[in-house]
Amino acid sequence: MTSEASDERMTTVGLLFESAAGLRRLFHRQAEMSGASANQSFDILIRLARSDGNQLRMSELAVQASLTPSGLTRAVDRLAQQGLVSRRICPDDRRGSFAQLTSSGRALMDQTIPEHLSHIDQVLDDVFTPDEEAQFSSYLRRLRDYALERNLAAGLPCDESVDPCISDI
Amino acid sequence: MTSEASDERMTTVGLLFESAAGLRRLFHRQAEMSGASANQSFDILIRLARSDGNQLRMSELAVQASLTPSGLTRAVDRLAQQGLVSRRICPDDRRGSFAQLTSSGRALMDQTIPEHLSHIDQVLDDVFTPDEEAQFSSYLRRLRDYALERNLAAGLPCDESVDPCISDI
DNA sequence: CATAGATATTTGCACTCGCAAGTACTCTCT
DNA sequence: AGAGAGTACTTGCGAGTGCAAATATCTATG
Repeated sequence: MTSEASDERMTTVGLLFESAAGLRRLFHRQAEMSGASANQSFDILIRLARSDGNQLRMSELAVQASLTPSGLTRAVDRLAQQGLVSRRICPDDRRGSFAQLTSSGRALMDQTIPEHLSHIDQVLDDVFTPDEEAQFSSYLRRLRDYALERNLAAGLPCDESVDPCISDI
Repeated sequence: MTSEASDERMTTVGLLFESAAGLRRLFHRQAEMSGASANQSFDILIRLARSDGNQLRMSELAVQASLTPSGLTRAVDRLAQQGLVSRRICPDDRRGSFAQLTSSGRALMDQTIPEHLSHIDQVLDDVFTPDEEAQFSSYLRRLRDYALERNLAAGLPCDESVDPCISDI
């Protein structure tokens, strides 16, 4: 019914989804065990912590966190309610706003990121050699860029100005 | 604050999540455009379609679809309500049940899977050479198995009988 | 065989997310 | 300047998911 080759390719895509889901669960549990709140929105906090001035435009953050604008609004609402993030209106464009880590959010990340990094180190050390890891990462980047481009192309009927320089994590 | 190496590794993990999310969105849109219902539960239907007798134990299906047992119950409920899947009590163990494709579900998949496969073909052809694809797939498999094992180990305090032969996709 | 402890699955409840519509602001063209 | 189109973000609402507790069934042990 389905050719051998297509079977393998379907499996490859399945493996991608399973890997991502598996690692997400793993990190989620680990973050839970080590103190701090283990929201899905951890991702958002990390990206803010790694940005200039600990702030990012909402739309930029939405793309990076793989959320829709609406999903991001709610997520930032929750983080703001916890006092970890605050909104700052963008002076250049009053439609837009920045999400910015509060000092309390910054403190939380200072405490949490090292733990998270050590969890990541452990996984990658266990699974890959350094060379393999670099190779794997470059494959992922290609795939990510491709998916991003195709999704943008679908959203905006014919906008050619795809920014190729979406910042990483 | 964070070392260069750790930075890259964090990026790698971020890329994994973004790739998975990006492809999921892409396939979701494509499935939507070509007729059939584009539920997230498409994944479940595919796995059933590729199993012996078009049926799978609920618990097995939950692992394969990266859902919790409770999440799977609801998902199968919905599919059953649409007439695509039915429940069959397991004769050997009356606690358990099988989810099985109905003839209508089978028909839907016969019609839908080829389209899905062609979408996958297009992505992989565009992004990878055959060799790279094989390499990438083997990396993903290692990562998936690792995450699965570690998550199981966490769930069952000290059960060593981890089945290494979880079927693919 | 009776009972305690595991296992497979299902519900109650709360939370998160996406889509479509709404609001506020900016840009363009005349 | 002013109308119209486009952009950035926010809400109403419905749908999917996980966690914890409940239910039904199996299994091991005395």
